[in-house]
Amino acid sequence: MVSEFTKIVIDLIQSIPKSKVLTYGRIAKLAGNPQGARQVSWILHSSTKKYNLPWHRVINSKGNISLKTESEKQDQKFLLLKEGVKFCGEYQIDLANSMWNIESIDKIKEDKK
DNA sequence: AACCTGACGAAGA
DNA sequence: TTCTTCGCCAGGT
Repeated sequence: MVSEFTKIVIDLIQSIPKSKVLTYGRIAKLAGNPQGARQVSWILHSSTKKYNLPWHRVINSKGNISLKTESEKQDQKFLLLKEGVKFCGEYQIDLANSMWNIESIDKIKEDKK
C-alpha cells in the first residue's frame, strides 16, 4: 500500500525537468506534508531503483548535495554538471539559477486522477 | 512487538 | 548565528 503522499512525491520527482533541481522540503510541501521532508529521503532511497527516478535532482534546502560518501556526492555532482546545473561551491548548487520553479502541482495531481 | 534510523527542515533556545 | 529538538512515518533490527 503506497500512501497518497508517496505517490505525489514520486510523480513530482519524475516531473523535474532536466537541469533543474528541487529540495526535499519543497517536494514534501508540494506533496501536502510541509514537515515531511524526511519521508522524501526514504522514498527516494527505497524507490529510486523501482521507478528509475532522477534522484540526483533532489537536494537539501541549502542547495547542497547531502550524501554520506564522497564518491556518491561526486556521482551526483557529475550527473548534475552534465545536465548544465551550475555549482557555486564544492557541492553547493546555485539554487537561484537551478531551482525548479514549479507552478502547477495541481496539474500533476489532476493527471493522476 | 518495541526501538532505532534516516540522502531533511523549521522553529525554538 | 550555531545547536538542539521535534515532526514526519516506513523499514530494518
